[in-house]
Amino acid sequence: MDKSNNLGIKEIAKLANVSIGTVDRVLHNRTGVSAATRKKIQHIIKETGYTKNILASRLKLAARKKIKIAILIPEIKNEWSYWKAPQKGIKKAVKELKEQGISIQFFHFNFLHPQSFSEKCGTIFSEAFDGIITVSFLEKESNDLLVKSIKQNIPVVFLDTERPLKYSANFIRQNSVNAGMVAGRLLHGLVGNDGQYFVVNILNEDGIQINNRQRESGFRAFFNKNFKNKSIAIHTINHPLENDFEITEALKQLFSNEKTKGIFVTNARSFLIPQILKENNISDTFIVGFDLNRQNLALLKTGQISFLINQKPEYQGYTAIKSLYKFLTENDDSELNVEIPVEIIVKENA
Amino acid sequence: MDKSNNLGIKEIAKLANVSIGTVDRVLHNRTGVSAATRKKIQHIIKETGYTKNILASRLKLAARKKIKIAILIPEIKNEWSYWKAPQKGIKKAVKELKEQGISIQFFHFNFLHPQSFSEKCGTIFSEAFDGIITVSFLEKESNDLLVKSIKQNIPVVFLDTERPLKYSANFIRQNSVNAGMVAGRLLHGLVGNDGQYFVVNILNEDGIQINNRQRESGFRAFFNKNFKNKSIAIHTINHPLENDFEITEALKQLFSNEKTKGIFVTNARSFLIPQILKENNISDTFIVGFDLNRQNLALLKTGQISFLINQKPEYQGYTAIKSLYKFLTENDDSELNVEIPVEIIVKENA
DNA sequence: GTAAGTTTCGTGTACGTTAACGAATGTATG
DNA sequence: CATACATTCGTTAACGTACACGAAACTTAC
Repeated sequence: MDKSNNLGIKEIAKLANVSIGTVDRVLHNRTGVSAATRKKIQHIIKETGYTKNILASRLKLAARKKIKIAILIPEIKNEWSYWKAPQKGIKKAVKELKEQGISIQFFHFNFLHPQSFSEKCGTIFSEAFDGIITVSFLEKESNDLLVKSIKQNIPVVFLDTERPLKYSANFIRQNSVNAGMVAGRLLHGLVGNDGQYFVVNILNEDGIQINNRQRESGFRAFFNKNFKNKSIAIHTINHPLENDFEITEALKQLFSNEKTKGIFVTNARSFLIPQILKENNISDTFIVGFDLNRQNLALLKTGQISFLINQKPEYQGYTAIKSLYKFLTENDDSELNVEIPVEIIVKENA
Repeated sequence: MDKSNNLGIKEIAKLANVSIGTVDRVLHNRTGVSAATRKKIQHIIKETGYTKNILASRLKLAARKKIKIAILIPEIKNEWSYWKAPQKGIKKAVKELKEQGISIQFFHFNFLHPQSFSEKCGTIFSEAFDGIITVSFLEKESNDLLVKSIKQNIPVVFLDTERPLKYSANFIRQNSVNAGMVAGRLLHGLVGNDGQYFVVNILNEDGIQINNRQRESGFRAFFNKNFKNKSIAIHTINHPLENDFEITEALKQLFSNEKTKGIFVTNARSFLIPQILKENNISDTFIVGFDLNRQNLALLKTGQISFLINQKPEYQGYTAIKSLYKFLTENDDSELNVEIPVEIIVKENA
């Protein structure tokens, strides 16, 4: 149990009266060692608390075989795409690990064409990657990928959002239900019990996603748990991005009273709301949204958005690579499953 | 400029028609190389964008000479001391870097006896440490340390709080003025323009510290900047920890009106306030404080504290070691100066 | 022109791990 | 008992860097 002086394979060999080659065979579970010596060496390894020197190990292995990681994420349609951020974090991590023998390859799929996901999967599995980073937006396809990866013993990390799958899987994600609850807390602080609340799902062509649903459910859960007896009204508005914001008569009535209004936008499009409110002469509103994109941040600065919740997408990508690498080199899976804290951003700490 | 294939010292040597020994001499600025070949090799190094393989470099050097880092922080008086957290982060980082050749030694000083800081400094400088992690609470002593460290060319990182010093220095800290502004934003959201605000400095034996002052000034700056014309009242209360909370007649009057009250506690002792409020029958209050200690978190859960601001002390310690190591091994100082974001904690994301 | 000194450079070994290669021993088969 | 074959193990050469050692070339002084 003496971990203070870090001894090497050489010392282990000496203690066991064998050569380093034999110790190495035991460490890597290779054949060619008698049961007796194997046991003896295993015992000594445990006793001494030996752990391999990663520097030396990687130095040796990096030249022989690079670790190949495939990244399958949604298409990046423009410079401001959300997926630029994880990509950036991934590239940063790879840069740090470059000389330690790692290489990556990006694959992209289209939300609207699930088969594009499956196709890329096929390519990935046919090319002997050592690890996969992807997302779980498409349920069936994610399950297919997971099953294949388990069969082929290839570790997978899902980014962004957690969804229940057939088998347990690794997620690096923010808890969206929790994020919704935080949003509830923040809005309620500003709006109070006498106000009116709106959950706005601004949908683009991809339709409503699992994280939108989870965020709304968390938001509602917050009020249900803490203010059940106050019967606070929460209205959901599903707004397709293509159309103009259609204020129905019913909605107009809701908006036209004197109550303070709290608006929770379940995705990154909260920056669309202030303009709409202005056009319709709706005042006394507070907005909570997601993600630190340029437009959102601008409105945070002006006070038109009160709070933003950050998912740290860049950090998610960075962590995914680092933790996969750690697992593949040290067999340490402790960081494959990470819950990103719900980071609250106001004007002053943006 | 070709950075894609990471080539080694061997390839550089071949390109320059010299041996690896000569390249090595150039890389380490050692003597024994003619000006002409030195220039030629330097040119090729620049051309190819060669960077040393840190794995191999550290593997070679770790055996020869460990990197020794001294940590000089306040005494840790009990299990719940704030300084346990940075210590924990430091130990975590050291564990990760252990086999790469690093060793640390903790030193502790007493706020009340500045000479205890100086004395430990003397010891540290006499023992040839490669780097120092400390804090800048004591102005004169911090300057003395900084001057010595510059003379002896030993890198120093200050944790927790930034203070202006004679020379520029490395800080891993939260911007306390900014944190105060965030607190202002949060409290104002809850209390509004018609409320009353209190800045409470709960002082222990160490007296008021620089970060308390900075936090208060940030808090006041927030109101001054955003609501100057509203003439919002902000009262400061300096409360020595030893005494009971003494509610003077003047204070009693301030507290006894019907206005909503916002209380900003400038350090980790916000957990003392709810009890005092209760004893004095003061209601309709909101509290914002600092640090995720056990007591604060318990009151956050019950709603008696609305927001806590986290300084991520463990992360500060972790980062300090990692960045010092990076500087000492790769000569990369880009991470020696870190601003810890002002992390906002509510019940739901604690 | 030779000895001594100086500058410039190549060679070799080590860091700890990995894995190929082959030597030694053991076992089976005729 | 000899040969073939399998099992068990030790030896050795890398990975890329760091640095000591000494060889070669060149300079200076007599």
